[in-house]
Amino acid sequence: MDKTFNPQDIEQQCYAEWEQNGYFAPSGSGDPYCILLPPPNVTGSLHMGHAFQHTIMDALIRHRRMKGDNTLWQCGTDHAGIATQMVVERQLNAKGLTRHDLGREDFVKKIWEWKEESGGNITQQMRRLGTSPDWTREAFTMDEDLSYAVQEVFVKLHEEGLIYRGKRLVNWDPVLHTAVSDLEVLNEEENGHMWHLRYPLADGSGELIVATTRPETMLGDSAVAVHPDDERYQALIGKAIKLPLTDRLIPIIADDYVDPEFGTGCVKITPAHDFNDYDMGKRHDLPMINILTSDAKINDNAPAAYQGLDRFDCRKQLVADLDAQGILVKVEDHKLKVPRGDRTGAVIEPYLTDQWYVAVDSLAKPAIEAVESGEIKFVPENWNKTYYQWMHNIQDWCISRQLWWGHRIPAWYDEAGAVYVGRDEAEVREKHNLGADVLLRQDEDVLDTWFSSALWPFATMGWPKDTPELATFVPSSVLVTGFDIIFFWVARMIMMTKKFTGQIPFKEIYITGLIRDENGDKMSKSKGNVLDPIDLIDGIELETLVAKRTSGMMNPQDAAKIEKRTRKQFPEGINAYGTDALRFTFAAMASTSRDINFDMGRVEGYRNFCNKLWNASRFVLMNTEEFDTGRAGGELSLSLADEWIIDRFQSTIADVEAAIADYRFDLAAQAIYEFTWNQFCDWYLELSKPILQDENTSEAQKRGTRHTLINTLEQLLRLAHPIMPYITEQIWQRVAPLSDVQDTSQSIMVQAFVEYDEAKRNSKAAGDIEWLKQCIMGIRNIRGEMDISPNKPLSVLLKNAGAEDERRLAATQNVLTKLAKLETLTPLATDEQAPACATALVGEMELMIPMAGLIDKDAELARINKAIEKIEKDMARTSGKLSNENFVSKAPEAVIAKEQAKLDDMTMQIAKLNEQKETIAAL
RNA sequence: AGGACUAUAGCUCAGUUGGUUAGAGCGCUACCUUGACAUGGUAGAGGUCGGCAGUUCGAAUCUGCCUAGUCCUACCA
Repeated sequence: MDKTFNPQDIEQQCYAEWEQNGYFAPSGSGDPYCILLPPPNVTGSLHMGHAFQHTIMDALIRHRRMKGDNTLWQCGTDHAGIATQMVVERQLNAKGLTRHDLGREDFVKKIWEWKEESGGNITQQMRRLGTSPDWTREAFTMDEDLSYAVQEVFVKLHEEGLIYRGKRLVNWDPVLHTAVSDLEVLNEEENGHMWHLRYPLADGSGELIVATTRPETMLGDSAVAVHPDDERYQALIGKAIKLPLTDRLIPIIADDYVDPEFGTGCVKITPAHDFNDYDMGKRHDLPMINILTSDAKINDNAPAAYQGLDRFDCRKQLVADLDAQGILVKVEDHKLKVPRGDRTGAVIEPYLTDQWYVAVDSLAKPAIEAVESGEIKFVPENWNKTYYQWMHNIQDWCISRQLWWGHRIPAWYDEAGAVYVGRDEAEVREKHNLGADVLLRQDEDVLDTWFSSALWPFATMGWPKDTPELATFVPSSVLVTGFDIIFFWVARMIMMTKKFTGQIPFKEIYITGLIRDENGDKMSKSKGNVLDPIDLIDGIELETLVAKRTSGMMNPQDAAKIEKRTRKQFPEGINAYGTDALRFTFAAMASTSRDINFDMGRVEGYRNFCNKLWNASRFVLMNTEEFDTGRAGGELSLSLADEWIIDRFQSTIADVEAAIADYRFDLAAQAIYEFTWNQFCDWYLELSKPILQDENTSEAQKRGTRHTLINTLEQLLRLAHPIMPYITEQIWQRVAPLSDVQDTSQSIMVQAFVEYDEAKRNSKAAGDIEWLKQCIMGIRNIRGEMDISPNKPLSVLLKNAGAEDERRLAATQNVLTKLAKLETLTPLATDEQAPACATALVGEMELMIPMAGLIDKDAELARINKAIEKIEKDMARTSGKLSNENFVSKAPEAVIAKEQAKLDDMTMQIAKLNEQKETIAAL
């Protein structure tokens, strides 16, 4: 074995073997355990959030697989309508073409080509992470099966009247020329203006002042509204306004919606371009005057002067004209929320169009109940509040998109515009008795991507066919995802799965935190703080990293800033840490918090941990490979240390299992780390050396220790495997044949997980070794503080050893002498006067190191004083408690006894320390 | 406006139903190339648990208020 662990050497080959051997597929026996991968965008690439969540899912899957469950990790990708279409469109644009130059059919063909080419990118990256989904079942939302399910759902919902078509105001992205859902619109506060306009009464008897943040919409005004109880305007209700710049007369209406306290208490109403105004327009039966084209230019309904102008150019022109005519009263700076498309960043327009909707009320009800009843559980639990809040205010879902990439809506129109919904044209004709002479054309639009991903839990299992997978893996066990898609995806899956299978889609929803950069900022291309998980695995040169971060910027002027930042943060580039270190880092960060600041220092620390495990294994193998480990039988005589490490390991198993059951991978990782480094390496390996290296120990003792070494390591590897698959596999292949594992022909990943065994606990050994550790640490402390070389053998005297101390001493004298580097260890007779010594306390026993020639009087006095001070501080608190009448009378007996014991112990320690102090001071 | 969350060592974070001497990793200081490991070892320094008040015999932990920050939802023209 190499002296250091080199992850690059093994990972990819190891993965290929797993995949070839078919280990990822469900075993077909055991309890079903299923995780649905949130399908990433097919043309996307792996980011830190994916890597984090995929690590957790893989750890869960590997854990359950080893426990013997029938595990399925259902993977696949999403066609991501808007995002994917944009990518390919941008490529065309670069060649000076638009999608319209190609036409729909060729454009869609182009996207499929692009998907074939780059669609495997993210799944290849997932393989680098060591994830173990069943690739043979990999699904794509536009696959034939899934498309069939989409169609089926659409038709059935339509038959039930739950899908309908209607002309409504939608969020319109004028760049993409499509409607988008509420969730795809981001509302950010921006600096804008408030324009105050003078609207004259038609009869010339006066005027009203209205205010607006979007003055160009006045061209579509169809009323001015005031509050019905507003005394200022009572007389004006019902009168008409002469709308400036147009020749229209619009009424003054009364409506509760108007807040009389705000502004002038008069509101201009533009039903075709504002959601609130739209509702009011419906209530008052106002005309809906659309003044925009689909790319947000002014249309023919506006005065000729403005027709064809872009909305923002129009705004400038119109404000200037109003100003010139004295209609503009004033302009104020005003902060307002501007709706922007989450993909394009374009300002979204409320726009009147025909769209398809899902009526969600009846679907939402059972979906809410599924969480309320506890059938579905959020982890951490309080995310259910977020879920309820949205579900109780849910709006009908606009599912049509004016795109070319996606599932075409299965609806046909005849020449009269009548609409027919069916699985295909033939079915439509048959169902509605439409002869061949009736011309039908299919709806041009496609469905929202989330419509198909909402079917993921059952469509990937073969629905609408009745398959064994449906019966076995619905509901799935747990969904691991981020809070940002609770509405987009999680809620919709619950609604659809309930509706079409009658089942819940998953029993638990584990909501992970969001990975941020080291300063707590969201990682984004424009900030230039994005980390690529693959770069952490393979490492990356500084220049390559700079180039990667600064290429393809939306704002090229950010590049210099990003370059500077990158060079400062990674002057040497990024080291290759390997997959296991990265995965362990993710596991260690998976606590309950919402935001996770990614700290490179931790990756390095866990890389070191991998190396530690590697080297410990090297030591174990060096001492077992050429020797008898008891695999074939033979007498095993276990040392105290052997019994102790077995006990500690059992305790670690229990901790890890409890942590995984709670999705606390941070605690699981910590338990593994602590055991491996602080118990196994720091103590057990050291304790085993005297036994293995001493000629006087018997063969049975050596065999016992070798057996414990190799088997503890073997089990530790299985315990750690779900988090660190590669290094554990690599080491296990060499370790297992020396251990008690019988069938070592296969991978560690299909071995049984380690099981906690109460019978292996041993509190006596645990107590004895803790005592031994205290003795050693006491002596090391004196060495450290007194600057005595670790190499200098010491003669130590023992005072006040009780019967238990003597028993322990007899059992451990050999290792104690070796590990504390002692020359002699001599008990002091009760009446014997000790020389001046530096002393370490272990319980009531004193370990004394004679000072002559070694220890400076003042230094030892200072050390003692420090110890006394520390104890006295705590003692004051404890004795204060015990002298408090209230405490003694009200606290539980056990607590009082504990405090009393603490006080007794501290009193004893202080007495001994004072005694020492006096002896030394008297020198 | 409503809702949720966060505040613990220089940094990144643990701390289970109130009872510990408040922990870990990184970083820091001193010493150590000892035979698994310098991606290491040994010892050590470092915190009035954001602030104030309350409940309690006892609060990092429970309650209220305040401060700072983050996020979500809905928004007034």
